[in-house]
Amino acid sequence: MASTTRKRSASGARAAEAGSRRDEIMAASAALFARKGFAHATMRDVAQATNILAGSLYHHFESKDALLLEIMVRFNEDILRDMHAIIDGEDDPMVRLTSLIELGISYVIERPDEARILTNDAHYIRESPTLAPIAELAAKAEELWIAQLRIGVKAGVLRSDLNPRIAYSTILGAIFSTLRWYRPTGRVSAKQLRRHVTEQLLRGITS
Amino acid sequence: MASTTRKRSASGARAAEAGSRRDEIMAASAALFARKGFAHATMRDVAQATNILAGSLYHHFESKDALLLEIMVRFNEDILRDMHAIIDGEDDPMVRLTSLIELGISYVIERPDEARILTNDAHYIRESPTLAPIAELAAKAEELWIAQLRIGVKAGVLRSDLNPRIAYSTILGAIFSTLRWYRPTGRVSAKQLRRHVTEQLLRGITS
DNA sequence: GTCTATAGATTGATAGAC
DNA sequence: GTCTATCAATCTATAGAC
Repeated sequence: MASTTRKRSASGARAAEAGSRRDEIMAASAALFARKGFAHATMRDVAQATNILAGSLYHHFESKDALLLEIMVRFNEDILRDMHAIIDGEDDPMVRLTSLIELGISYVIERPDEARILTNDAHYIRESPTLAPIAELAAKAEELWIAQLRIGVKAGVLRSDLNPRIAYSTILGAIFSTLRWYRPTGRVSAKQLRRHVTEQLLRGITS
Repeated sequence: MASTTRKRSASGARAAEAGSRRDEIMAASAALFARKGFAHATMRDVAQATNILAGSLYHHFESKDALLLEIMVRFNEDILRDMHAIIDGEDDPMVRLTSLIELGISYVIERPDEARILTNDAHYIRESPTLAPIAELAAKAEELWIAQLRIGVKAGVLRSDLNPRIAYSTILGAIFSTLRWYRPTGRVSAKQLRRHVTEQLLRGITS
């Protein structure tokens, strides 16, 4: 499941207090970046949502890009940490893959803003040198995924003709696609969605 | 396969000549919108790529939005036409679904610029009243898809517990996901990609 | 830590000459 | 049909008062 653990500066309580306003700004801007797209959401929008004025934002974040960077690094680090926990705590290749799929769906359901930014503004993130750390973390997650798919093929639980690269792409595409329509308040429950998508994806790759 | 048929104005040869410059502008801007994102691609970029000056663009298109609108309406109309051809020309539900999946992959391979715009700027397109016709055409395609999935379930060729809405979303998500990495000049051929993705998606939904 | 005020740059779009 | 010139709006980011 998506963890809500927060990074805390090492400098103690004082930094934790200062971090509270930062968290507020990050949450508000994540929601705005997700809804309007990064380019169309302005710093004035972010300021209004945080009940301060635009200029004051620059006391907390160096730039609009820096704000995006911190939001997305945190998101990707959380995912990577949870992925490692799954891989380290489980030996069976099939159980691992199932858990990885369910983890992805959980993140999309529980942290839809950040997931939406990642897909909608992937091209901007990829081409900005400032935002390179985000792409690097995403690349690490991709490596982990592909390694697990290779293991599954070798172990014989996945189809022998499976191309791990293609399979990874379609699996992630399928998981993130739910962002376009899924609403937690709608007819389909989170549990139903997770079960259905997991089942469909597993059937597609198993031998 | 993705058709390359062009719409021609009813007013004959003169309009066809006039359309040539328009096509040039549309092709150049589609490439730019896809690469930089609609918001970050400027009319000056488009002008430079067409070898004219920015002001001259407005003799051919009323606004930047109007340019995007015409590109994406043409794209979605082409898809809808090909979808109808498949459904009208084939009775077997399984063959229909297979052809629809292959059609989607072909469009993504052959017209990646427009496909990229559709996914990357979906949120902007959806929220702009001017661009509503694009969303309407996409909604029609979705209806066609879901209807075919329902038919497949009723005919018994698809799993009885399949949720057509969820299945549609994951299938389209998987198809469009290849946009992020697939290059026609790379190791994976278009034919291989189409075969692999089709196989994986069909296994996921069949009974 | 927030506000006021504004610099500096960029953008979509227009008007009129050619 | 294209160019020149430019307007008006909007945005990120900064400087200094409080």
